[in-house]
Amino acid sequence: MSATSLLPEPIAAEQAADFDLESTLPYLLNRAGVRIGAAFSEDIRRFGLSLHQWRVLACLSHQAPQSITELAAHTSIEVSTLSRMVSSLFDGGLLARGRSDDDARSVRLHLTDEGRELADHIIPVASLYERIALSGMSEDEVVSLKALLAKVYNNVISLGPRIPARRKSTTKTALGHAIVSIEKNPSV
Amino acid sequence: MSATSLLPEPIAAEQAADFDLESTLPYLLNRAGVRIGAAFSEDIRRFGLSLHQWRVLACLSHQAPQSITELAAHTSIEVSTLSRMVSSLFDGGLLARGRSDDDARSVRLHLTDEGRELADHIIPVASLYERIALSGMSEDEVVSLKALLAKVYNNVISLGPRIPARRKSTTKTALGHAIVSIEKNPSV
DNA sequence: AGATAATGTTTGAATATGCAAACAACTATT
DNA sequence: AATAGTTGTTTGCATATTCAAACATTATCT
Repeated sequence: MSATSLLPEPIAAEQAADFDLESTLPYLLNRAGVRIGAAFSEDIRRFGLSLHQWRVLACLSHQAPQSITELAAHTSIEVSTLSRMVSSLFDGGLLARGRSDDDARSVRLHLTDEGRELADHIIPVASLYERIALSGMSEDEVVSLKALLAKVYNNVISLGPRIPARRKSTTKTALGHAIVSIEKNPSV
Repeated sequence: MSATSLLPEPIAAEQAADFDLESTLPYLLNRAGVRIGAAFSEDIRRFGLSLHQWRVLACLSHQAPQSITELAAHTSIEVSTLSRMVSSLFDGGLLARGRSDDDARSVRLHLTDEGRELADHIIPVASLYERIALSGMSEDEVVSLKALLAKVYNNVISLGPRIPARRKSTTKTALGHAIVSIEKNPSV
């Protein structure tokens, strides 16, 4: 395969002219996501929770115990951010932490009764916003949308080092990986 | 319509148990969005641009001039954030600003030659990531995905005060609006 | 026109975030 | 079992983001 067809460095000005940010997938994703997030976030402010904090609680509500690293993988929140957030939720009495038996580094997190109760109050609010976001769609469309979003995620998950490894290894640019993963992806 | 079916305050614990954050739309959106964003963002760091900065350039590249408020609407970035960002892009020589003739408050922003050239370099990179994200999908699926995302956006756009109005008017909680907009939404 | 409200932008200050470095505990290799 | 490398978490610090308040300009209302 010739590199020129994939490496985008030089560019035809014509292509640039009709590039429309707003019809771009990352942008559509971001726009919808930000908007829902902002509305929901504002709504649950009355519970004293930020969107990120809510995601942590919801995540632990569904599966516990989890370590910070696991939470990072499931919520797409940075580990260092999580570390601090967990501390504040702990201080607020919403979650408890203990060390694992088999791995003394790992923190085992789970909701307290208070935390679970709060989560149970917010869950229906989250469901409401979900219904709003999906209103006017058929069941099929909803299923299809979610499936396609999952597919998008799988297509890009191998790219940039999110929850990054220590800088050491070979490939630094994502492009190499990227191109490979185009061929690689069967359907998932 | 009875309010009880919509207002979620009290909750059945059973419902809470099977609530799965990760199959939730806001979460799926966020996860996919964050991931693409992180990968792309890391890639274009070599151009010295953040994701937000890129969006501003891309947006102006597609339509100019625009005011800060317009940019906010198009990019989903906060006005105050934009104000500072525009200043730094201006300092970097990537965009120019002038005041409008008919409204001396409004700032008219457009790319400089340098800014446009930079945008033209990055556009193909953006296209590449788009292709990666959409790989393995049929044309129909892509079209459908984008249409559904647009629909989601339209469903929630009327909710929370993003680019908020001055606190003054009636409805403060989004819920009131929300419920209305469920009925209201015909299809788009 | 004069007063009051609304709109577009900027800025101060508290907070959140991301990156890199530091630790701490575990694994693998020899 | 000593060494080197990994992995899980925390923390320092620079930067980014947010909310509210301040300004400046334009609209509206009487």
